[in-house]
Amino acid sequence: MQKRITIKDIAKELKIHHSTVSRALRNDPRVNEITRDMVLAYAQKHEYQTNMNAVQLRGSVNNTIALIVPNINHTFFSDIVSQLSNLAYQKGFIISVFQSNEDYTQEVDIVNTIIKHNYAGVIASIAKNTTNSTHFNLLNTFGIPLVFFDRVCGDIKTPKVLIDNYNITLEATEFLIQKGYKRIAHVTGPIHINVFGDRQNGYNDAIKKHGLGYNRQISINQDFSAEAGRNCLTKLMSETENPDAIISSSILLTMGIAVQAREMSLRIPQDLALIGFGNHLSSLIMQPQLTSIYQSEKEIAEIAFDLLDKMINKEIAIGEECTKTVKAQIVYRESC
Amino acid sequence: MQKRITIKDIAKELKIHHSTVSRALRNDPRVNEITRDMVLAYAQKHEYQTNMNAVQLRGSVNNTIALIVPNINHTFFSDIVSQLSNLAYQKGFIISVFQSNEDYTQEVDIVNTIIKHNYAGVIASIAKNTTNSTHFNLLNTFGIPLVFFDRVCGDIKTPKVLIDNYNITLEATEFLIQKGYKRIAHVTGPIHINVFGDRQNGYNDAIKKHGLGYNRQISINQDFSAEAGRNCLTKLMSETENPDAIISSSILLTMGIAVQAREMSLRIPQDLALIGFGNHLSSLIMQPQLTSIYQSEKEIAEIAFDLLDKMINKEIAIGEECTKTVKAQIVYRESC
DNA sequence: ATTATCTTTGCACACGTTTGTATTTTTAAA
DNA sequence: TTTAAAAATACAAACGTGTGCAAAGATAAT
Repeated sequence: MQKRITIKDIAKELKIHHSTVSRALRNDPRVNEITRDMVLAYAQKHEYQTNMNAVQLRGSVNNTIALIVPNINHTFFSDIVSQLSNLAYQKGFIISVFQSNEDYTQEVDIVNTIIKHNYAGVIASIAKNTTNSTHFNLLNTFGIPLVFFDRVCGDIKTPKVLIDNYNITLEATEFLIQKGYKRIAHVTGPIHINVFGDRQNGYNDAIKKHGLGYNRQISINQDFSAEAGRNCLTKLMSETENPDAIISSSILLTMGIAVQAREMSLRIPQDLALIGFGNHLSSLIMQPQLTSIYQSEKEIAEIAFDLLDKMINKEIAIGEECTKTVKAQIVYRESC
Repeated sequence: MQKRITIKDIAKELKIHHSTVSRALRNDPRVNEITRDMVLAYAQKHEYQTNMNAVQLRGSVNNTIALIVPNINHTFFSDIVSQLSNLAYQKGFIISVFQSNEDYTQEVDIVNTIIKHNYAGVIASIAKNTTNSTHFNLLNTFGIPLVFFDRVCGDIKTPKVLIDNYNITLEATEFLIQKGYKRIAHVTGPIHINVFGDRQNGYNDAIKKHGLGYNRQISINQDFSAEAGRNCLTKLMSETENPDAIISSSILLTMGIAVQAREMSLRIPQDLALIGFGNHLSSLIMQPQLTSIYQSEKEIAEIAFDLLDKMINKEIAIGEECTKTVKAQIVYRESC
């Protein structure tokens, strides 16, 4: 284990001033070519690594973008992380991902860490139990660019990338109605979150519009999981009125429902139709293949990164509102 | 947008010395209670946030652990990331995840970023095209704790968490042989990576041991994907001798093979038996359900974190070799 | 040879913290 | 009161880097 060498070590060894070394390393034209090459050679040989803490303390900026997601272990988010990571790298940024674990407290800690370390910018999707947004407001206060996607804080002025959940859920519900289903249930997340609230409104409006008697929603507050999906179907089937179709908000829930349906000998789509959110290979693996609502992770990532990049370059001001909506679409398969 | 207040700002405003403010904020017993409360109140009111760059420059350590994975968008890795994130948080650390995108160049950049920012430690699994390990050696050189898991660099002395790929693949192959399959193919990754190399050896030894004539391996060098899986099966079936069973290294490959098998009207397990690596819900969704090799992500994460924690606490020295092997197990289902 | 211009290097300070040591203030003992 | 001890605060230096400014050295013009 060796001590890291600093700019001053190089200077001392080469008998020049450390400011000259600093300039040489940054290819400043003011330093003589011979001196520069000498410095560069020495630096490389001794594995000099800039101390970013010193650089940033001095005032320059970081090239790391922080990404906050509720759960990395979720196709939708990990797809977006993956896309963003590539986009950022092409532009010279490095993405650092933080997982809030759907937990408000961890989210606050993460945001504080980001502020303390002075990251270049933040792209975030909030945790399920986040209702307070003072921590995110702090980013605005301190001038750190922030872009929300998918799950957003409604009361913060900052660019947001949303998915058109209202219309697509309305459309999906109407599709089921048109197919003749009468008792459509909606399995979703906490409605104080925009994503789930919007879907609920779309669902409700479709049900009302067509005057259906059955209106049944289940909000899952815990983590989305196959287990939760199974319990959900068990519950719905134990009630006096049972659904003949389900719209489900997460791939894990949907798979749980499908597995449980098989165990209860419910045939899909004859006894139970199924529409799921999310774009996962499982939709193709399932038998019958799952009709699902597709939201382009690539498009979301591109727009979000573009907005953040513009904020970093001061083309968009901190605190400026700028909401982009991404269209979703229904991929029709066999489950209804 | 407001300027961040510093310890000196607080000192000036409260007409005391900034060193006193520093001690007050850190609850140093040497500072008067009244003064301390005054400082704390002022700091809270004005949203003081420690400048970590200054703190670290001064010499103290970071509480952020870096995690490097080839691809976040992969159940195995995202499961481990998720587990690690929880474990670390409980111990007061924050996990920051970096994705190498299976790319050596990005991996090098990430490691350099980590060194430059002086992270507390690193847990890593290497990219497919990483053969050189000087960048990881640099971590050792500079005394940054490093733990490898799953895909490791063989020539670095540092703690590693491995999965018993050799034995489990041998066992899986023998299971198929015992079931009467004669032409077993092995679809895997680049064999210079320990994970895939070990599996190949296990497979080969089983085939040899039982004197089977058919020995067919395919190494996929590109990203594992369903598409790659489909192409793989197409290729195998176009050869003069075709497999009657396949062991496949990644859930995406396996699903691709299954989808393609269906399209080619190959019945599973009658025409083609299938064993896949990985612990994914899709295994249950598939019909027939997939027999798969299960490696406990929870266990891997726990051991890896424990090792890193011990390194950070100097209980394990930098550069000490310490390899833990995690047993895998076969979960028998319907696909063979 | 003198002055002017350009090139190259050195000097000193700042960024925000922490910490050993010195200094002041307060309290207790004589 | 004076002195000793204890408590609280102030001072100063350091971490590694970048940059405006001054100084020195080299080259060109007169």
